[in-house]
Amino acid sequence: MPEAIALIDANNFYASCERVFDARLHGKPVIVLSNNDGNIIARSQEAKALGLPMGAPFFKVREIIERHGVEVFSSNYALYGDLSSRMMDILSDFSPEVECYSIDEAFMSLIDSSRQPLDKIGRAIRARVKKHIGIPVTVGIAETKTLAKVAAYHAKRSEKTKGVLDLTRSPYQELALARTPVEEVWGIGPQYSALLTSHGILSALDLRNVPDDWARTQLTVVGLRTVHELRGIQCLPLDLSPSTRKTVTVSRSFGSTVETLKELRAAVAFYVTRAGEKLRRDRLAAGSLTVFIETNRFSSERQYNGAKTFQLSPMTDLTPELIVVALRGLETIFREGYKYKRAGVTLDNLAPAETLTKRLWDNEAYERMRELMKVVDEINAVFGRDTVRFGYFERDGKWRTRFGKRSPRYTTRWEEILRVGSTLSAPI
DNA sequence: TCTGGGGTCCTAGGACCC
DNA sequence: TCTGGGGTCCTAGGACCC
Repeated sequence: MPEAIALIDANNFYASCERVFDARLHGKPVIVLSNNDGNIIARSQEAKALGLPMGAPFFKVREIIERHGVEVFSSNYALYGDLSSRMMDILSDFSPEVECYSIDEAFMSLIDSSRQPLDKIGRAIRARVKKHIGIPVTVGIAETKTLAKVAAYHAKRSEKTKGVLDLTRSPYQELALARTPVEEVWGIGPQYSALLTSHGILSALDLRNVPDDWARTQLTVVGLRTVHELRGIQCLPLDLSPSTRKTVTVSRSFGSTVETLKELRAAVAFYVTRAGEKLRRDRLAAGSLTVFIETNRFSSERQYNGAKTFQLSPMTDLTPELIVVALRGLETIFREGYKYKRAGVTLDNLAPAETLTKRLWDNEAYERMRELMKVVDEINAVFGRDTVRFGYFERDGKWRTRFGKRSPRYTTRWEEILRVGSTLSAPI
């Protein structure tokens, strides 16, 4: 067990990434949106100060955005992913044990020594990431991951810390816990926090002092682990070799609702294609496939959710086979007369692809198909996505995510966003 | 009036995370 | 008019077995 765990947390990561290449954005409110102009998924500090809530539907906050000249971007995951991996590279200079927890966060072990106090290491990390990547990070240091999260929470909010807070053996640890609202504790979501609040457990300190039995029955073993972690007992070790994924899901809300089976087929084939690519990239094959379609849950229209799961026997990683199954499922769940807003595909029961090299029937055809699939992937890698594609796949349709109408280069002004948006919906 | 017991596997649903 | 997407883990309950 490491002596201490540091959490390195990029501040407002997506918004900060946009700033890396556009110095003009510094000091300005910046937000990043999800697909279809849906929701706010990242905000700069200035945008938070304007009261723009995380996850807020864009259309509900347009007025504020316009009034304050907020800079609006659509997500550029390629950019964020690239900056993220560069950041992780730098972190590995400071510790042999780095867990890349998410695109903008990492846990790492730190060794305490008189020569290098922990907070000094934290400052060095912060300075180097800022200098080399241009992203500001917060560093929280403590005995466990959950406590490191608490440390980072305060490091982010207190000017005095200058972005680094070491709570190991700190006389302030208890004070920090007392000043952490229970809903801010890692692992405590909206449901648990409502439950805890109703029992008078309001802070991380209150939660730390809850009896084990009570935590176990009310919050399951997961919550009990959180309580122990708050006491400084490591229950969540660093995960240095991320295990292979267990599911692959590809789903999107449609740009506009669709009502026909034909359009849903095109959408589903598109999502299956993406799912197949993920599967083969990770050298996995799927043992089951679920296809689902949904109406718009925010609308007052009649609602319908349909889903169908098939076991895949034999397992497969071939897009054409997955498409056939998914479309068969789609036929069984499709109902006439609904306005569909979303569809998706989940691949489950994944196993390494090399375990399914031989098939009992038609093995030769299967082998040829795998070869073909490999070539298709290679061609698409070189010449661009969907250069080669399979039946039912159509590039366009009402269902396609309205995407890129705000490319980072062109949508830094509200007036521009409006114009581009109206151009898209105008009958040209 | 009585209605085994314990183990395992699977699935759906609920909680959480970013 | 416009409300994201992709994951993990745990539990309860049913099916099935001996």
